[in-house]
Amino acid sequence: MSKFEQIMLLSGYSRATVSRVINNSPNVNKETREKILQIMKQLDYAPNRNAVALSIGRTNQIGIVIVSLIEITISFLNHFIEAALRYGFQTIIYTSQGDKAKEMQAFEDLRSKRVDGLLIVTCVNDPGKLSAYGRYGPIISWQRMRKGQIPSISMDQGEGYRLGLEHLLAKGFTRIANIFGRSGSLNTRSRRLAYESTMKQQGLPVRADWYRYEVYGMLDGEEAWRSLSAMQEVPEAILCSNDYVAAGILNEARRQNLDIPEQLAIIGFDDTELSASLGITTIHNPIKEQAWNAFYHLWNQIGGESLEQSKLSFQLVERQTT
Amino acid sequence: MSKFEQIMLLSGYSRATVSRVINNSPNVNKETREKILQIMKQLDYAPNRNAVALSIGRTNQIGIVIVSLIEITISFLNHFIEAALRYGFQTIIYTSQGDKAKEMQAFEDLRSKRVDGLLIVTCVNDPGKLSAYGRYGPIISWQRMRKGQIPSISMDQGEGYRLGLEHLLAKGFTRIANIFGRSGSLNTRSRRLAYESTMKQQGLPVRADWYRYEVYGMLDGEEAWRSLSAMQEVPEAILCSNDYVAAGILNEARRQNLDIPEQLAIIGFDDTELSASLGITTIHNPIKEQAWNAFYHLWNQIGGESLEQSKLSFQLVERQTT
DNA sequence: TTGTAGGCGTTATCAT
DNA sequence: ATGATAACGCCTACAA
Repeated sequence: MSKFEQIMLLSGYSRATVSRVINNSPNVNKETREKILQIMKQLDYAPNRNAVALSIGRTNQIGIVIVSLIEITISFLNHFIEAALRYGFQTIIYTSQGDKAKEMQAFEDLRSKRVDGLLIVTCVNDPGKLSAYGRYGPIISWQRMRKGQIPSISMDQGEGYRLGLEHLLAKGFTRIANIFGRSGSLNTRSRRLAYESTMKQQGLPVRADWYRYEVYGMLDGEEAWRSLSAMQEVPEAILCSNDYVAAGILNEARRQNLDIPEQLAIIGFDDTELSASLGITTIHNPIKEQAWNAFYHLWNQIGGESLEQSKLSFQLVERQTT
Repeated sequence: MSKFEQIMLLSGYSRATVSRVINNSPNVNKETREKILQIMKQLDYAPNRNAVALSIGRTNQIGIVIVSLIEITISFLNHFIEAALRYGFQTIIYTSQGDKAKEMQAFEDLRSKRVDGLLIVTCVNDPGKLSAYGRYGPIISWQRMRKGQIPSISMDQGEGYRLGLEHLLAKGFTRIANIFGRSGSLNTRSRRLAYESTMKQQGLPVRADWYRYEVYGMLDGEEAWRSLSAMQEVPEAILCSNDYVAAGILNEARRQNLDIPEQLAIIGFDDTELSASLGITTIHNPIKEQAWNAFYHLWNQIGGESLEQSKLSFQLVERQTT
């Protein structure tokens, strides 16, 4: 016999009344409630979540789809998990390690009602295939998606990038190198586009020979600057794909005894703690707000409520490297 | 009507037979199975995990208790999640942000059968209080625990530390600084003990004035070396709490144009990718194996099977900083 | 304020 | 190989 039934028996009340007490329903006599609560405590009772989930048709669990936990996603994840928790949702991490089949497990779990919704941080399956799962529950993506598939809360990083570029130009730097991340990504494309269109518009030369791709971390950044500084013509300013890369470049430039920013101006991206402690000028990326917006998007569809998402924008944070 | 019942109706078979097909029971006529499978596909059927969980009394979900996702725990987490997945378990992340009440949610969820077991990575509640939850399901800790409470798969880092120290002594370095992490932790204590006992044993002076505490990341490491190198007497070798710290010290020392390792020998801890790419001598910490052992521990109690855990040990990895 | 009865979607134990 | 029936633990109209 389940503890629930023991409570019924011991208290002499019905299934419904016991349930009311468990769920803090106001329609219960004060003494009745106390008596039942007393017995619950005595029996060390805790509701079985599986039974609840089955009954109400919801698990209050959200899945996070991600290739693997890596540094640049941590901050976003922490914020998302906290947002979910605030509304009573737990988060299940689905790491695919790049395996398409493993990744599908998350979507199948949406179908099987293990999770009420899904957040895609990074995914390897074809978005076209995945979007079909939208019928089983809400899905939101942080990763930018080609339009018309899965909704995304990502922002066009080209806009942020342009802020950095204009800042450099205003300071009189015109010989500018660009350090990109993943070469085929939408973000890299819009960043490159922002650079090229702005330069052309100003009648300045576009230096494609100073492009570097697949640069992600601090060590990659150091390597990138070694390569650039060894060229015949050396850039006088650099726009980076993120703060880690900027930190690496700063390290390497300091090792070469360059004056920063006189001989080399550096701009990072994201405005992480790292850039703050190193004094790197960067573009503030509202990651926390994106995480909350992502949760709101899911919540609005799960709970039917309508929490308003905040309008987001990039912002230049000027420090000592420009 | 549930899809399950629709399948019963459309196929003309009973509840039991449909269930057998779903679970690949061998006791089903081949044609029967095909007919039912056909209908299942047609209805786009997927079993409801909540119903399954309620019925079998298990969720195949494991909770991870952690203060917050941070860099030094990522690798461990990725390995643990993968191990769990290999045995059909999903992982729920409980971040407490240092809040005791939030952390309790994980333990309450063990009680409520939302999770079948719990992994503690870092926790803020009193272990004595938490260990009472052991009756609701298996709990294992990565963080070292005072004995007699919650079982832990952690290793005594003092042993690894001693390896580094002996390596330095063998190379002729005797003026050695120690950079520690959390000042009250068990690991810090055993590291300090390893240093002090070995030095005394060799008749060498213990330099407590070269101790530094609460040093966790690369920037902390840079700061630590600035502080040490500004002293009247400067150490000629350093043992670090982790590879990030070692990398920071290396950076700062290079900035001061020191010859490494002639003027300053550096040893990291953990043997992360960072130490590999920077060529830092370090102590290999078998994190992956610890993660798998942690899962095995839980699995053995959940599944009743008995997977053997591997015996683990630290190992010195000599590179260019010693 | 309390109770009755049915439902949530499976698994599992017997029979047949 | 298949079926009938109960069990899993809770929620929720609806009725009283």
